[in-house]
Amino acid sequence: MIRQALLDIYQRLMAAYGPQYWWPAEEPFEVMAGAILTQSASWLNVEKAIANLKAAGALSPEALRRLPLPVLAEIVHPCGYYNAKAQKLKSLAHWLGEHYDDDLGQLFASDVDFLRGQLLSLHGIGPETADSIILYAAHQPIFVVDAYTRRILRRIGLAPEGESYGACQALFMDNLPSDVRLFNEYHALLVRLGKSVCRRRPLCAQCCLNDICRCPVQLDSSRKVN
DNA sequence: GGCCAGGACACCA
DNA sequence: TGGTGTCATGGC
Repeated sequence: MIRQALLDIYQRLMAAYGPQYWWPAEEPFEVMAGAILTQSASWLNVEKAIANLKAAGALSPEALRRLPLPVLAEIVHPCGYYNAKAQKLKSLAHWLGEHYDDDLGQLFASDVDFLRGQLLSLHGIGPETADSIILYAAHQPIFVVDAYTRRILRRIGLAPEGESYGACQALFMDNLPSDVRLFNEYHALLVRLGKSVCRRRPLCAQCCLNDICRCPVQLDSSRKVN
């Protein structure tokens, strides 16, 4: 029932938008840094910050450790919350060096639950950031839930009670095959659709999910900041 | 000039 | 345990 609905939605999104080929990064550590930098920021601004990191030769744990915090903050300035994000990148870089000798292969070879626990123990890495790293950098099967996912689930009447991160994640993981490629494209497609879904209106007439949109609510409560 | 964007955390009741 | 404030830039 739910499984069929989720697969139907996936097929509609894929037919409408095609494969998204996420994550837009050249190597795993870039995914990790990008996952932190994109927290509550537009990807356009994140791209600028990542370009700055590349230009400064700072897109590696070792380089980040050497960089003075104020300099790093200036480099990631375009994507907002620059002081907080600079500190988060520093914490990640130091942790990778101390515990894994900067060997991402060793980190990513861990069992999913252990890996998730490790990532969540770090300052600045919450559920969505950890799961983005696990799926898009470690290539292990876990479903990423973000504000877009919750908003779309609400529109089509599939949002679990309370819309907690875990409940939304379980909705997908309990009803879909545990497949990295499927989880990868599904989340990317939800983001692709979400970018065109207004917070204040139901799905528009052109939306590929319009015929199953059940949401009478005009206002979105998923966003808490500002 | 206000709204919004691929969150996380500290603090408080 | 849940609600609220803070962190902040840049495009539209």
